[in-house]
Amino acid sequence: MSPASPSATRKPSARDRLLAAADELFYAEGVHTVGIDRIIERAGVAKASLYTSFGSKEELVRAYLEHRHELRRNRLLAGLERFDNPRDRILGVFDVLAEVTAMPGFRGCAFYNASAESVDEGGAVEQVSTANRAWTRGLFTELARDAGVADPAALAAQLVVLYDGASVGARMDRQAGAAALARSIAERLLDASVTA
Amino acid sequence: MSPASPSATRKPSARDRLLAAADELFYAEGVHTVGIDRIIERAGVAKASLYTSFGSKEELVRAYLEHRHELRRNRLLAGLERFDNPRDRILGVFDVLAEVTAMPGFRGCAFYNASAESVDEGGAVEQVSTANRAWTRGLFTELARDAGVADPAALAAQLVVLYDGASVGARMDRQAGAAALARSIAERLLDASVTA
DNA sequence: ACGATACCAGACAGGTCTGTCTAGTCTCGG
DNA sequence: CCGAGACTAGACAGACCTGTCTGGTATCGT
Repeated sequence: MSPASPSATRKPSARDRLLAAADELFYAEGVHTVGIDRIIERAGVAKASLYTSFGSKEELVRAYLEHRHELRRNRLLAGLERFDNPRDRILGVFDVLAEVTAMPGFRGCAFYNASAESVDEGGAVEQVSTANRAWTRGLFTELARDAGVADPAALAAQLVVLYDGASVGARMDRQAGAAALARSIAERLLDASVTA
Repeated sequence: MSPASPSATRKPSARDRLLAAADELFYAEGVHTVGIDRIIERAGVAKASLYTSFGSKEELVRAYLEHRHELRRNRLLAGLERFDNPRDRILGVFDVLAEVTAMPGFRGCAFYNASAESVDEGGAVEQVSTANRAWTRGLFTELARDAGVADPAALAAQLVVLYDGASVGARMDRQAGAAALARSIAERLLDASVTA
């Protein structure tokens, strides 16, 4: 009844294989560079299946980014469960970022990368990217409120700057230290916010 | 003898018009999206002139990024002349960034954008981007040293995180406040560095 | 005046892109 | 056993891509 999760040990559906292939190739080489043919070849899927499943390349890109967003959300929330107080959870966001940026295939923020290639404003890429960024800002705001900060939204905006900077730095300088650096700055901001 | 600067009031050379057109189109729409035909059409130049001047599209992209780097360097150094002490010059970098990100056509960091589209490691894009980032880090290091900071390189690394974060935020959130935010954080880091 | 140089206009080759379409295969519920 | 739905394989159209090449024009230094 529920085709979303076959719960069987069989081969994944064409749609799932397509999404997995798109995830690897789009992230590693860019949305524009990777053509349909490469994706269906890696997925072992017919071209018609792609177009019946997603309708167009842009919709496949949207699905790819939504999948990335969900993965990121899950990884972040799971990583934050280790900590038992709000302050450590805020800093934990940067710990998770440090782990992610240190992974072998790391190539920066999927949303920013896709956005840099995207032409039209208001398209699928911008929509999902905006939602992703809003979620991050919301997470920081919530954590800041839990920590008893006077102005949670203001601190969240600062933390987003640090988060973005660490992500870019790790990508461009090919060196994962940026996240730890951002974490230490965040620590300082946190101390200033709670004492003030 | 010197074809680089005709110093005449005549029409700019084909090379210069090409570079100007590439600068506008590449930055506004992305390196991959914009084809050769669009560029030569806007420049009012024959295709052969492009290939005798630059040799390939990749070399045109390199020239575009080098041009951007020089522009950025000049704008930054000129903007910093307003200030007469090292501390204000450091913060002045963020003032200039605020001006740039508030400009109508701002679409993020040209080097990061090109890098997100670039496939091959070690190509022209990566070379110029690395040089550009090294220059920025060097500028911050030098300014921090002038300000009498104990560990100029460490402060510079932190400032780069803030700079990157502000640039990304201004691009993705379509709102220029990120630079001012980064500036205020930089101010706090500076105070901590000089008093320590 | 003349040759070199810079330049323009555009055809062309060979490849790749997205998206459509035909035709056949496999699997499974009833 | 049969019919529906999911799937595969691949040809095809039409557009666009980079890069080459031919041929003609204008401007310059000498």
